[in-house]
Amino acid sequence: MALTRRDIARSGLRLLNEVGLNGLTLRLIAGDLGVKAPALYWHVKNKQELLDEMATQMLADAAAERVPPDGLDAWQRLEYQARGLRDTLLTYRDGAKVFSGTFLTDTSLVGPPPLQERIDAGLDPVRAARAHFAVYSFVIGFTIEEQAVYPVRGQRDERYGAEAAGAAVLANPEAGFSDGLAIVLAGARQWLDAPSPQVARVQES
Amino acid sequence: MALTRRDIARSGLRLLNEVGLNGLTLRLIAGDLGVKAPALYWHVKNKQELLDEMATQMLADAAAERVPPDGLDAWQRLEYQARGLRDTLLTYRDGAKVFSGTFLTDTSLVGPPPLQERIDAGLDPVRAARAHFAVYSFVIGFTIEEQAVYPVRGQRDERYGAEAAGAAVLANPEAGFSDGLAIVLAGARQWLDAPSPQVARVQES
DNA sequence: ACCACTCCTTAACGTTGTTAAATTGACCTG
DNA sequence: CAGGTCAATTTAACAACGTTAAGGAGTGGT
Repeated sequence: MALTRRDIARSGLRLLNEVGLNGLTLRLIAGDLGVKAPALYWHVKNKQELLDEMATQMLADAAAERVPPDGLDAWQRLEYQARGLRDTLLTYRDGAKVFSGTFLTDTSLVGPPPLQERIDAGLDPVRAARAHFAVYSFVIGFTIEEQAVYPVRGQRDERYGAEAAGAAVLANPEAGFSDGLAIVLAGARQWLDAPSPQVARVQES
Repeated sequence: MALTRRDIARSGLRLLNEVGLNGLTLRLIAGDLGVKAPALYWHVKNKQELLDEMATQMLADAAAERVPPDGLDAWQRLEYQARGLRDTLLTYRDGAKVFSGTFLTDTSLVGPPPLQERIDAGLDPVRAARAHFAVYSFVIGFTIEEQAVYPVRGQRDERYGAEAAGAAVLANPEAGFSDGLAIVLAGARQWLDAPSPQVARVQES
């Protein structure tokens, strides 16, 4: 039974939780699949492509089992999607780091933009995309910092002291994320309704 | 003349722009300093500690030459600081990635929180920290994605197609960042004034 | 003259990503 | 049934990496 890219990606994701991104080697994955390392190169061009595939697989798994409930409006779906993304990233050790460094191999997985109906109603698509991307950026950034402090959920990294920048927030990541998300969503809602930016431009270049 | 940690970090930062994070090896840095690789281990415990030092140095340099102008209110200083952080990260290839993966060795560099005066006026410090961290997370997340597309400023990565998630936004990163920042800042301002979150909690765990 | 300490070199180790070439096995064709 | 084609994997090897151990050069103090 021949190997597939997905088999390799899935093995990589499972091992990621055991050894972390630094410990994830091709020989380890190959061994897990009962095969020698160079065999992987038949299915994958190099390690980066494997990581891309892992990121894609990660998103695909999450999207499959996390269908948004019916009856949500655009903003609720956006919030649901943002929380789902964080949950997905937190499922794997270094998940956010793996995800942020990769090019998705299948973009159909992100699903239809939650603001689609508002675009149909006349909203500028570029504007909608920027609001969407702001939420997305926040989730990525927050989760990367979160996973730097908690490599696996609930276990604090020993190196991280109480003096660091985000310490006060990451002492309670759930609340910090909820509040941050509320901020970004409130801002997006307000910004999409207002014709021009609300905040003075202080700096130019 | 003996080497210092800062010398090494500075050499690392300069070389980072030439070879990127993947190409940055200890032997390369050592050679740049006219020294052999193991010499670095006298000043630095391991490579991760070097990267931490680089991130700290990066922030220190930026803070030194980017003092906020007088007469700004809290929100303007927050915006100024956010733009400055992105500019700093964009100064170095893979700057955001280096920065996000490290523990700062000197936290005095981030400076006093821009919302300090509002805290003095009675604002809950945890609330202020969360708003601040939301902005910070957005900047980190945005810039990481931005640098995945533009490894060096203005040069687009060839692998990145037009179909990907943030393509529409990152076609014009400056505008995308400005709008995203406006969104987060508007949301933070509104959220800090309102006693409770404005957006319905859709999901629990 | 000796010691102690700082800073760096030489040599080496195990591991990593990756490539080249040989090998197996299955399936199709004559 | 013999031969060939092609997919999938192994064996062997490479250069490069982070890191460690041991030793040597220089400086200063006593």
